Amino acid sequence: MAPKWRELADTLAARIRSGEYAPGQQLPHIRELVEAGEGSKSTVHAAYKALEAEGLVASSRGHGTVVRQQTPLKRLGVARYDKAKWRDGDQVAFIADRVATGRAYRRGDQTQTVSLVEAPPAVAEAHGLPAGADVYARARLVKEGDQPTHTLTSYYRPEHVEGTRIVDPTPGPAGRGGGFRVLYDAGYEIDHMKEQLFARVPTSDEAKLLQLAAGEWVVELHRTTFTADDTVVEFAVGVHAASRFAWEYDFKVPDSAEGSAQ
Amino acid sequence: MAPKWRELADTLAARIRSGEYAPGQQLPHIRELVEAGEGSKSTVHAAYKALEAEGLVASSRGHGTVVRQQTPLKRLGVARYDKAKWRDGDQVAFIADRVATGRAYRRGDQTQTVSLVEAPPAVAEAHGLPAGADVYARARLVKEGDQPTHTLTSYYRPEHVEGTRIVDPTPGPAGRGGGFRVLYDAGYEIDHMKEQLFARVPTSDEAKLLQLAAGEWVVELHRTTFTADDTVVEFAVGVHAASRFAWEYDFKVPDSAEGSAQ
DNA sequence: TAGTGGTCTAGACCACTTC
DNA sequence: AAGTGGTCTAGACCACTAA
Repeated sequence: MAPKWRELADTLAARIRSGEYAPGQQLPHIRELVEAGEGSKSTVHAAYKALEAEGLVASSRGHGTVVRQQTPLKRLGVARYDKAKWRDGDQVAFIADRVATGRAYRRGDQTQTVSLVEAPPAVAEAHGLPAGADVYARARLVKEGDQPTHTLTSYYRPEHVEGTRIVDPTPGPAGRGGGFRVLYDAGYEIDHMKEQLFARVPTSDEAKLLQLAAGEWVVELHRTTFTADDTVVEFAVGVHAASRFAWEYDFKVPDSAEGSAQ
Repeated sequence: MAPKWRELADTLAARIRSGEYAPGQQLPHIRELVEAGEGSKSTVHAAYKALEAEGLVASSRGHGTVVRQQTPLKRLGVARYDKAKWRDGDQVAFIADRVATGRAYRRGDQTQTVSLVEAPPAVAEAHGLPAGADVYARARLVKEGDQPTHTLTSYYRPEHVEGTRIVDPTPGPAGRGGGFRVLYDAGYEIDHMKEQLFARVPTSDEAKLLQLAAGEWVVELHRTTFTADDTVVEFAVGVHAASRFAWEYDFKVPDSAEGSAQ
């Protein structure tokens, strides 16, 4: 026998999934369900909290509890890094991605700060630097309108970027073509990448910054960018609201018995 | 001012992270903290529930609340599909991966059931079949010892696998070399793959099956496997406990202005 | 000011484990 | 039987929003 709050949450969840409660619609107020005999206020509240943790509803004081719209997953494929976009055109990779997915870009959708910091361990390792070496950190918070979608912090070796637009702390993408274009102009053409992904519980700062739903996880992405001679020119850490993104990769099945392959 | 239960949870979390409460160690009993003036039973319980949702502790009736061991992330790279492993040797891809990561494989670490089912929409789409067409589904639950790690369900077109060991409903890997070897022997050598990943809230069935911590998310992996002539020979869906895995991909930066690239 | 969700208490009782 | 975490209640009070 499931607890009472679990049963109540399940029946409400079923009604939401069936469309009986549509996205944006108000759920019954807690006190209404109490009077309807669904349990005490704490019990009904526990059910609502569970629904919130499951991402189905959003509650706020004074307003009430409404069914959340399920924003479609944003699909991220490697095509978002296409050289043609940032080398030949004047788009920034992530803006090109917006265009492809039919979303508008507005000024202010990206904020950034640039600073010289001591490399955290993962950064030092990726760049092959000793612990504590100085690197430039370019931290962005990317939004779509009012909704923050992810943070992205790029780390560069000073000798690669000093004197370039990357180090210019103006908000917005790093000028025409973005960071990859700046590296290209400086003689570092990016060639291949490694991406690592894992999910984790957000810190409370991240939960606020990304406006995460209660209980929502984040996906952390580590991107290492190499030139053709295997020099690491950028190591970036992204933190994404887990419910808003999907990643896609294509690759050949490796065959270590053959000559090389990638 | 954060709520009392949040403050209590934060101080306990800090003590756990600092090592003051070591993995495996018991946290103070709820009633002890009540007597110590940390609040009522409900308040302390709310704090413990938050710690559980954050993956730091595990509670069970009769036992108490203990600090969870943080099992290291299992890293999944494309090398786990190396042809040399399943074609030339007699290993199964995932067992080879265990060896590489120093974990033992025991019989019973994988159970499977095979059945002919109507293709769910995503499966039909991946295989290019009409909705509702029949496909073979091979569902596995993979464990490491007592701990389930993920489910993996492969879908095959009947004409590719009928009469092979894949359709033989014996528990354990599909004979010597596993599913890819069987396809290889049947004349379908796998060549390239597409993997899609996204995170979501588990169903209650999945939470039980994978023994997920309260509030833990899952990562769903969709793998489409192609032969060299782009025939889809396998579409697989994996459901992984989000806290236990990391994925890694290497790729060339695409250049649509060039001849081809992958 | 009225109405919403959120917190907190004190205590009863339940479910499960261990002795 | 004793001790653990989990559920539930009734009610007081707080924090926030809107009119």
